[in-house]
Amino acid sequence: MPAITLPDGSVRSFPGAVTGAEIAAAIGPGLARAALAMEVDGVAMDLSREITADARLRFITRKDEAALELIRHDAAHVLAEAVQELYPGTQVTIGPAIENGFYYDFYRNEPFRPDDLPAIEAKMREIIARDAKFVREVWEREEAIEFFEAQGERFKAELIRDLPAGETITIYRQGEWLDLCRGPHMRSTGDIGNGFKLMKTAGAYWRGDARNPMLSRIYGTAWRDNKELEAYLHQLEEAERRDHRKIGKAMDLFHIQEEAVGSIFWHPKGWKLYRNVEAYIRRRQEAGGYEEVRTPQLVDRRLWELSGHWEKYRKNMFIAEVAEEDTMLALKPMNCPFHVQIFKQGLRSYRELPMRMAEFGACHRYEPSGALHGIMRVRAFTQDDAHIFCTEDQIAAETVRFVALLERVYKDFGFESFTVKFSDRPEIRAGSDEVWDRAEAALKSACEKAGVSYTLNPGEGAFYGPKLEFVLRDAIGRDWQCGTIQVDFVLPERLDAEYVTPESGRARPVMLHRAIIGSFERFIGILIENYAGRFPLWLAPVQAVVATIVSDADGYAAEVAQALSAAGLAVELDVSNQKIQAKIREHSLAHVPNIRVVGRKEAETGQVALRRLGGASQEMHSLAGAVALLKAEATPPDLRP
RNA sequence: GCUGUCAUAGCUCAGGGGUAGAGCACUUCAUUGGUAAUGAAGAGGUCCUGGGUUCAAUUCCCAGUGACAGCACCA
Repeated sequence: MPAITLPDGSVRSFPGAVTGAEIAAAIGPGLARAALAMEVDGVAMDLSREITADARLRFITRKDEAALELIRHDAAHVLAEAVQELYPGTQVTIGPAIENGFYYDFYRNEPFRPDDLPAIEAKMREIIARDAKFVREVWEREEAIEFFEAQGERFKAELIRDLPAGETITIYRQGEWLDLCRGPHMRSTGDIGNGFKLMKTAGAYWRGDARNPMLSRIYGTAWRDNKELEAYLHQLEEAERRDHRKIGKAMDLFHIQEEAVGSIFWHPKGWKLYRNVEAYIRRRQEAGGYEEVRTPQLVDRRLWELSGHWEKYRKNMFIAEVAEEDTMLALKPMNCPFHVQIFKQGLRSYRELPMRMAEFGACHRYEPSGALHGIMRVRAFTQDDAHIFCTEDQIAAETVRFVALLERVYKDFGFESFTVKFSDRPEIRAGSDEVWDRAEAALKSACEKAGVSYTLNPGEGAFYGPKLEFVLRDAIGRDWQCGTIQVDFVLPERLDAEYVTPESGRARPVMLHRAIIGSFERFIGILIENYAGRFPLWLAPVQAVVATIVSDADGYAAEVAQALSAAGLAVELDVSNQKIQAKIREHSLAHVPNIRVVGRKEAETGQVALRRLGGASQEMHSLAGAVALLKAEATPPDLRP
């Protein structure tokens, strides 16, 4: 006698085992038509599943956000069926729902190419039109393995073999086709609807491991209806327009060329933007008790051997040799060992701790070619690096202090939201388990004190210690680690850093590796996308253009530009022989935040007209007023009164 | 690094076995026009690099390099 509690609190009792479909039908024909699946005590299930005991039940309809995952998962199954119908002999592997859509990985000799997608998509629509029911079956393990092996599906057979003993093995049929699957699914292929589209092909390693064979992956996007699909496709186009590589070119900020792969040529405007960011960070850090240092680029391998990098990181390091000498130098991939060298000069006292040592450190890392991405992932970059030498007792307070600084900075740059990941001990690591226990515990308690909530990123810590990662999202939806703080008990030991304790003994400092924006290159890339090139005034590389209407005003325009420039603003003067419409258009397209228009009238009255980017109207100011206004608006957030 | 796609003017791109085009940008001339494109003329290319096929290759084939997408990587 199962009693079913519905979301509105009402309870319905049934004489015996009852399926979701039957319950929906009992409630009403409308619901029976709309219900795609159900949640029983919070677990999503097929409508055809029987409920035998009391349960809380919620139906999932198309209106429900939860329908998206079902549609995407079902679409993946239909994709696999379509592919096997069109390309017999292709082996299936796995095909999950993902953010915005789904994919399926196939194994075949010839990988799929973009040209293959239209035919596959057409076949999918055919299968959906067939509206075949999804039928769930429970199979015996051996039976399932034998079946898939007989079909030549060795990947599926492997998957089943690796399922934990005792796990129920379920198969879902749709018409003639079937797949190993945990479910749940909707009622039939027709429930998928038309709001989907195959997007791209790609290679992907079997089980995500580069030592395994490469599979051919097909990505699709799927939504509840065509309108949602169109909206998503439109959003993708919009995101593409914000791409920092496009804007960087259009605004003449930087370029990269073949002879220096992974390194940036910063153009005047891009470098101005860079320096604006740098100056701001420098001021924030100085105010936050950091002292800035500068350390060498090229250092003898002996130091890297001591630090452990030579052993663990060598394949990512650029090496330099000189014919005259029998030495091998390496370009630094990071700054930490060098800061320890500074710490070690002289005898340090506990009184000096915490010592916060900052460097805008230029680092080189040989990143795999496929990893490079615009200015976001490069081989030569500059970190806003700092190392805090402190006692174990100071870890929590320093972490709290750092998180506060980071939040302040992100807010000033316009990022209201970011995610935090806690990465704990990796498989390959330095230091004993006891040391790791302490480091992880210290960082966790610091998170609590700082009120930081995080998701766990197991096994992703640095080899010397656990870390917090602060992640920002770019225009295309990719996540990038920017800020980080990492607890390190290992390097001070390896490089023999110590300080004098109050008892006149010697002790090892703990090192906190930390960065707020991570690297200037990556962070500026994200800034560009976040603002779509329309930077707030304090960051904008060109803050105003003075544009003339007639050449009679050239002299006065120069005076205006001079006055703005003297007030510290980045100003350009446009006295070119063009109509004012053309000038407005040109500078608007270049995202110049302010255009000061000067004609005969202004020259006579000593005024300036201001047209703001995106605005259609103008404001009139006196010259002194105009200077004061822009100067105030261009003040970086940390310098505002 | 792996799989796939791509590489033509400064930029965005079209084209095609007989050494090449558009728009924008650039230069010059005319124009002095009041808030998102004034007009005209001109200049600009080893069609990524190296090999092969061919009477002939920028075009077809192979390799390399680089870019892009995804995967792997990101201490």
